Amino acid sequence: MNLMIDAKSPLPVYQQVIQAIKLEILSGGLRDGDPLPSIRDLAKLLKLNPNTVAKAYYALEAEGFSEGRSGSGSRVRVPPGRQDALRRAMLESEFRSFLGKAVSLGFSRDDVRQLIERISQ
Amino acid sequence: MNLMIDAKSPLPVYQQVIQAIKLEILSGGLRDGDPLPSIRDLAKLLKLNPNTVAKAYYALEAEGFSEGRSGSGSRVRVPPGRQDALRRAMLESEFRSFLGKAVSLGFSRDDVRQLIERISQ
DNA sequence: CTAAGTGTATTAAAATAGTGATACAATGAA
DNA sequence: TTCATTGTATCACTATTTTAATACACTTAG
Repeated sequence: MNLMIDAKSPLPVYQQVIQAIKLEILSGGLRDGDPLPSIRDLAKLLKLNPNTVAKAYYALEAEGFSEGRSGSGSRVRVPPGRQDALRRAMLESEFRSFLGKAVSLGFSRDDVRQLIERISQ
Repeated sequence: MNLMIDAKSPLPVYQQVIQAIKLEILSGGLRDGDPLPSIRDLAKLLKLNPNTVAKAYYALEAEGFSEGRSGSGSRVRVPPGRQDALRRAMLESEFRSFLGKAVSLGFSRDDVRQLIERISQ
């Protein structure tokens, strides 16, 4: 797993950890049943306090992305079908968010289409 | 001006005020020379402490979006040409951000193009 | 000029979020 | 069992954010 933590980001560190792991799950890098690094190991790797990592793991578990057991460790818990559905849903959600901002800025659908043409080549 | 403040948002209130006004400027709703509401009026309208609004105004001025004078009030200060440039730059920045997320999720350019086709009609 | 309204500045207090230190309980390998 | 490792829980500390109460100097309408 390749996590990047930006201490200067306005986004809290523990949320960056959540996002990074969630992204790893959604993109297929982590699959159902795969073990997550132990809280202390990951904390040492990222030079964070174990509590910060624990907070992220707790949130992931609350969202149904993982399962932790004392003594045993934490494992990814995502029904195989759900991963792809979530992945597509997130892409669509992100695009709609972008579209909303574009509209707020006063751009038309055609303006957006034109930008996309120009950029994504 | 139509400002929406979400007290439950993780984004600090004063930053929401900054964003909202900045967006109003970039979208053309507020133009060079237009007066901003007085700090006390806007605070009363949004049910915030005047200091919170003042903090936002201070930041806007520091970024060069406005100019405040004691006794006279605050006015939008954006060179006419710059507004459109900023507006386009922000749209492009937002799109690149979206594109980056899509790639992180493992989607190809074609996947993205397909989604855009489907949604933006 | 007077007075109301303006932005600015200072200081303090409270609440919340984030991080850190430590102890506890469960698991599993030796 | 023994012991190292695991997730969990609790408490405290720090920084940030927000609110609050004033005070000050400037502008402008009357």
